Amino acid sequence: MEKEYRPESVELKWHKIWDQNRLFQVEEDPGKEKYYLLEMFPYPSGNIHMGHVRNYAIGDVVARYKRMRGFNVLHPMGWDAFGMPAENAAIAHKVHPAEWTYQNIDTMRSQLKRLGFSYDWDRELATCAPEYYRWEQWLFVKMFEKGMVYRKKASVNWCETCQTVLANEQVEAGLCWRCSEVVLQKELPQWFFRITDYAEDLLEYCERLPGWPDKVVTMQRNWIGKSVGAEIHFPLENGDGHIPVFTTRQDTVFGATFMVMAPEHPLVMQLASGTGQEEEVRAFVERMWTQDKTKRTSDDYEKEGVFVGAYCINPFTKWQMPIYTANFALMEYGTGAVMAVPAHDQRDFEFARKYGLDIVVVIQPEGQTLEPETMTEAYVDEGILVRSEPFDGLENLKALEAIADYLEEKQMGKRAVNFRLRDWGISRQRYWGAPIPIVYCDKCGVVPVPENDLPVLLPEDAEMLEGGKSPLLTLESFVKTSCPKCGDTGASRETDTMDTFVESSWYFERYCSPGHGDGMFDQEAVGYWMPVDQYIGGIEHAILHLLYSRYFTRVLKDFGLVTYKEPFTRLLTQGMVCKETQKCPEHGFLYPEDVVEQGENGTCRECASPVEVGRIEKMSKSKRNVVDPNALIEQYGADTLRLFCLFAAPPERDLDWSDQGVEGAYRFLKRVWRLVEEHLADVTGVRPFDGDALPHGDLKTLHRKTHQTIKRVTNDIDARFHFNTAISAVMELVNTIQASKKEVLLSSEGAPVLRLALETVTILLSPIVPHLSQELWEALGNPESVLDVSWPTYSEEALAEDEILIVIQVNGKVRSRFSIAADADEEAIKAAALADDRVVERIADRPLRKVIVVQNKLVNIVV
RNA sequence: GCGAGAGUGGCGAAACUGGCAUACGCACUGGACUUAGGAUCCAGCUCCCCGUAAGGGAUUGGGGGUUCAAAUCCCCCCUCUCGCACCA
Repeated sequence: MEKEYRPESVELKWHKIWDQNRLFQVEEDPGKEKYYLLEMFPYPSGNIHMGHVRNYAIGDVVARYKRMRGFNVLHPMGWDAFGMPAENAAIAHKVHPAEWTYQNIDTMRSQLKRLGFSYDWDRELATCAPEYYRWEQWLFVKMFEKGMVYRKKASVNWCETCQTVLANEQVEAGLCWRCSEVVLQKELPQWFFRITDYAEDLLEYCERLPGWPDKVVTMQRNWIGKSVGAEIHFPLENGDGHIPVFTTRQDTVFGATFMVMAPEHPLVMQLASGTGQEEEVRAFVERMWTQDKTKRTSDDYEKEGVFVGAYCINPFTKWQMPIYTANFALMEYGTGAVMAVPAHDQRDFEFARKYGLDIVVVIQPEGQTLEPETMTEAYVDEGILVRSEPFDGLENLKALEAIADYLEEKQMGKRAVNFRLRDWGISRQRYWGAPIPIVYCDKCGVVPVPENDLPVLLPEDAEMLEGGKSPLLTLESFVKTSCPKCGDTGASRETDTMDTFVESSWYFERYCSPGHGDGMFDQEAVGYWMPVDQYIGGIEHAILHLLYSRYFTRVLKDFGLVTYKEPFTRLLTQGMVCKETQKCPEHGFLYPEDVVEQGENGTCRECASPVEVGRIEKMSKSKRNVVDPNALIEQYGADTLRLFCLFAAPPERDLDWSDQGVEGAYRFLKRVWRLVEEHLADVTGVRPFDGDALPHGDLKTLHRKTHQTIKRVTNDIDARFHFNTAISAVMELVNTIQASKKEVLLSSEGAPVLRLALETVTILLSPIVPHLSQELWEALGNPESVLDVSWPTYSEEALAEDEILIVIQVNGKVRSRFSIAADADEEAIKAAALADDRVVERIADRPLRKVIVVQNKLVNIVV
């Protein structure tokens, strides 16, 4: 063993040995309990960043720990390899996206290997490989046959910069989630997955995900957005059918005085034609169409609309209701038409006031009489129905039911449930994705590509076009094809590719049998490994990826391919890695090297303005506050980096980066190294303490600390995933060893206790800093890999204290403390407490009111 | 606006079921070893006040409550972060 800790040589040495012995490769073993640990796979963007390091360090601790607990652990890694950055880079650097992607994969794989993560690299996959995406195409065809996908011309979210359609989930506050450009609406034929068919089930199972953070479950529940209400039919005045309306407030239907339709509603122009309102309506609709949707739908935006020139009839009151089209009605929600009840809906109220429409109160709060003339806002709370014969006098909550019954009875409508969730639009007008396996034939129409013709290969000879327009559109060798049904040679291929979230919706199943050539996966392997026991990744995927994956799993179940509905039993969403930013008023965010003199007095190198520091933000290139893992690995080694990421904060919380903290982590590892190195000669050939009789005195204290540490670390890792406290527990043990007197440790009685303590430190740290632990383990003379050592256990006997420190409180304030034999009974403790000098002094001659004794902890004396 | 989470020393944080608040680390201060130290080791380190000292007082965003006992439970308020947001 070297005297100095030199991380690089230690780490590279063990990588080689682990690799040669194929220590991380696993197979199904029905005799062993499985544990599937999965971290969200990365997009191969170029280099591993600190967020990856944190994510995968957390995962690796759990994987290694579970393995030491005897589980058969599946811990795979792969690449979410399709996507737009590859294309954009390709355009910018004139390389093919495939080349760019595979190069990045090579770089990032070696970085992950350098960090010593225990992945079974034999299972590595990249979603851009035809042997991967062919099965996705296969499933698409199956779903097509079953009507689970459909094509529809739809108004879709369009990002001009990215030249593609975005799913609703990819629009954040009206901006593209990737480039933050304003999202426009565009009419295009699109492919959709019928995720809404599963809305109810996805929602219901939100209750059955106890291993998921509440936050994520709540977000999913809100996203699915179930509303229970009724659909009511409002007949058109001209007798030309009716307008269906969805409402959750059918109890207010007697107060519906007008109707509002979304500008996109197909009936709007139809109703307006020939009424004299046509021109005005057209102008309004067109203005809405081109208007930026965020603005139009933002909360503080003023409500506006126009009368379409037609009327419908309130089926309950028989009133004539003018029909308006207005900016606040949304085509995507409900039926795109709203019955407006101005007295009891704030939006309708504002609209009615603006356009002078009737306001009729139909719900009166108890002990109050609302008058439309004096109301300043809508009354939306509970009350009693009025002007609603035959429902007058009913509480409105009861009226909801009564009116729903009445609707169904009279066939004026029905009970209805509406979801906020939309079908998943998966068409992307980009090149670097899995082609949608569809052919369009003049005679046969839309024809799926037969199984035998799969995969539809993404052609590699495509030239990337400026502006990101898909080259597939004009690539004749791709587009021109023959119809699989009738053989007609004039057929053409679908040129859209699939949303990359489709690939990430089933990769975890593919890992179970990554080379499987006869289907999406080997069902037996999936039966053994799935579901994922622990999934770890960023909170940013709380809705998108996790909801899609839950949906996809249900589809697979309906095809009989899997037996479960929920793919991820437990979920851990780790926090972001953040760091202080430095900002110049002139030049914006600055790199640390562009700031003269760090800290409060920093100035900009360019313009010498004082630099604003202090805002801690998520590490990002644009904020110029990233820290490169590579540089740190080079300086301190992988173990230090891993240790810091785990020690600085509990996993679910954001981590504030601290260069000094990294230094501290390194210092600790050096101390551990030295500790073992210094005592190596003393414990060589000594067996770790396992005697029946416990050691005495100082040795007993150390021995107890060893067992306490095992208990704490085990609990922290296993039950709580609190690696930061696990590490501090080991630090305490190290401190205790160091503080123990040398002459005690080195007695013949002491050496085995010392050895046990040193080995315990080594083993407990091994999931966290595997290289260092492995090296120390070997130096201590243990031949086997630290990976396969069983996790240590503690004994209650060793934990037991001879004496217990009892705290004495007087009136709830700590006044004194004393030690007493651990087996002392309540009376003895009470007597000892009351006899304590300082207590006696405190109490003086005041009478005792009460004495509370908490066994093993404290005595509270109330006077 | 609705929903979720959080607020503890100079900083990251700990306190698991109500029972010694501030473990562990960072920064800082003093000392030792040293040609030197940015290496290492030892000691100190919540705040304020009174006191030479022993000791005492206050303190978990603010206010109130329950309790022998509250960072922890209940009520009101403030601040921050995240998600959704004209959802009929």
